[in-house]
Amino acid sequence: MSFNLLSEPIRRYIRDQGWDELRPIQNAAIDRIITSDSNYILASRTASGKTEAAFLPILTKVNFKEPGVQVLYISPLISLINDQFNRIEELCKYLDVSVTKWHGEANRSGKEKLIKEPNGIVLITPESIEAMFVNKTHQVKHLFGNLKYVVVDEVHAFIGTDRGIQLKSVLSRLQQLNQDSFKIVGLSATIGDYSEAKKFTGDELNTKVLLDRTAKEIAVEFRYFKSTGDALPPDLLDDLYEETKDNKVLIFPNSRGRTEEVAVSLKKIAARKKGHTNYFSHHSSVDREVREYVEYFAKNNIRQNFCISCTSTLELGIDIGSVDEVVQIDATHSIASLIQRVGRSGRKKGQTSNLFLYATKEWSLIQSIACWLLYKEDFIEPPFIKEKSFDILAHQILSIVRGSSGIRPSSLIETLRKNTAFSTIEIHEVEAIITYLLENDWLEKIQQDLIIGVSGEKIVNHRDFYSAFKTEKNLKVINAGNKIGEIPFSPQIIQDENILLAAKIWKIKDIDQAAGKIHVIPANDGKKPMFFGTAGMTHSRVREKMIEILYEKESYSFVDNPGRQEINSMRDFFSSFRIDNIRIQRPLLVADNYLELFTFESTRINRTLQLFLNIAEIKNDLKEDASCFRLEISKEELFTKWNSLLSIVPQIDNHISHLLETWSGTLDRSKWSFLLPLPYQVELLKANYYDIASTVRFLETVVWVSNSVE
DNA sequence: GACCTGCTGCGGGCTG
Repeated sequence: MSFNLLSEPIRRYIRDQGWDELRPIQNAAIDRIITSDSNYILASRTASGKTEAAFLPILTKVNFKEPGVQVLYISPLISLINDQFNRIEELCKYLDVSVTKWHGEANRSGKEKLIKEPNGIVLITPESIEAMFVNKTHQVKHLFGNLKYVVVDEVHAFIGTDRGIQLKSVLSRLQQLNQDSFKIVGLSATIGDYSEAKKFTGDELNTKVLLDRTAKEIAVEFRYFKSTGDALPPDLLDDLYEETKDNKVLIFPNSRGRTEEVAVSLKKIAARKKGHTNYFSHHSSVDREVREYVEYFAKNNIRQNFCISCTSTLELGIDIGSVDEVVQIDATHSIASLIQRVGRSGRKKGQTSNLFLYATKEWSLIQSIACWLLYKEDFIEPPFIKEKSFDILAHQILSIVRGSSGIRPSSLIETLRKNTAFSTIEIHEVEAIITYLLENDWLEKIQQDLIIGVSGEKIVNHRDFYSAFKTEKNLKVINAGNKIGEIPFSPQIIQDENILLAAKIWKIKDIDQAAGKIHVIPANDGKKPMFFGTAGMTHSRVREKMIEILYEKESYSFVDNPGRQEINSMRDFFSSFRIDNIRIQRPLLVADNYLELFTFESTRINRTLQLFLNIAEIKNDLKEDASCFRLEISKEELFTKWNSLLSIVPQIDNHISHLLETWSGTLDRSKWSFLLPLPYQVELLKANYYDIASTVRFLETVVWVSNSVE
């Protein structure tokens, strides 16, 4: 019995909580963590008690009498740290172990006290660890040189991201400070592939996955309201209102602008029909305090119903209490994201989750169904892995050099060689990057030692140095001295124009560009705000499922009549292409003066194909939602040129270099890639932005089937 | 035609 393995104070805690039993993941974790010295990844759905699954055994096992911080908890969000602090502190009261929050918004006195006497548990963000390595280099060892366990929350949010590589590197640097290596316990949602999660600990062979697959019953309903313009159809909003008015609901409309449109529209309908008034919007551009109020309301108002229109801000583990219903408007870009969102409803034991899916465009309807069917087949797209993160390596070089008071090149290279985040990068590549950093004065050599160069000082001494991701510059929106949120500067931002923000309508009264502020007053009618973002990435398997749907006869009982009619008419259209092998055949629409190529391939393949077409000077227009290229050439011309596209491949580096040197503004470059020599920037783009190998395979195997009578 | 995330150290002013 795992309960009996726990120390007496922990058992008392469990009894006081009134839990009649431990969850499966908790039982498994308690047994394994207490009786072995492996690293673990605990994977199960939201609200299945993962935090306790890690902390109950760790608190039993670790001797907190030793000097130094014993347990480090790392989270991607400050709000999650604040949430977890209360739970962990409550638990630690039974043990006389102190818990310290350490993040950018945590108070200074707590940090100072910890430096004086490092002990207990610290809750921290990856960026704060980075900042500590840079600014408190000599205290890091004193604080974190005797760690026993590191708990990483929401591991799935780090995997496959630059931020994740940075965390991996920082964990490896911490490991190098510890005489006896600490163990890592990662907490994760259920994901498509655990091998990368295991690599996260830096010791894949000694990392085990404890997986709780118990899924919730999900009641799903698809509704189709075809939208003709930019705004959501009024009958969709009426339907959505009726469906949500007597429940606690989260609505995910996919973009910040649309989030505001939904919140304000529903609020207006509610006012007309005398319904409740608890309509909110929650996304990154809504002021933090306003968002905290919304979270507080959702968590603490047991009686009142509410409706929060939100983006992925409410996808991660922040506790917002019980939700009855989740609404998704148009397709999610990934199945992983769909699962996270659905998981927010029916959190209480025994409750089913309710999902409503509204589609407004035909391709979005097909993609939504594809995601749902793949979810039912237990498919979750594997994370996209970056093989060699040269950019994060360059950043970490600056961080390590900054944290030293001069370091020998050989010793720097040795440190990096031991860093598990960069194990795929060769020594000569590390040397080439160091040389480039020296050439640009980001590093400097004084006698034998490397130090930060004159240009490097500007980068390293800036607040923005600690993170791996870029952020946009925004204007603060202020009403009567209160900050409501932030929006980017756009043509829409002019005096007397009305905008939506934080589920309210505002009139712009004054724009102070220099101070970066807009003053607003309440108004009655307005437009949704404009935000800028980069397009999402759809996985090949989703596109494959979409073509499957179009070439089969299945009628989906979970889709309403208008939706089924739309599917039928799309199937009619695609039946004019005689396709009998959807693995390799693709529809080619031949019209009088243009062609349409339906690739049904991933975003990265389409992007690469577009690059090839551009290089071959074939004018093209890509409609990514339909995965369709429109070309203004004849079929004969296309077939003549098609094979020559492959001959571009050997020259691709030159073409991409050229792009980087000329209209590089349009390419999605990472924050720190500017620290790299050009060929390394090309490598990064080839590996992360494009997908050359899969595109070559596609070019070689695709058989175009046209609709023309021949 | 997406979405999200974090941050030092110092000095000045204010509050209790």
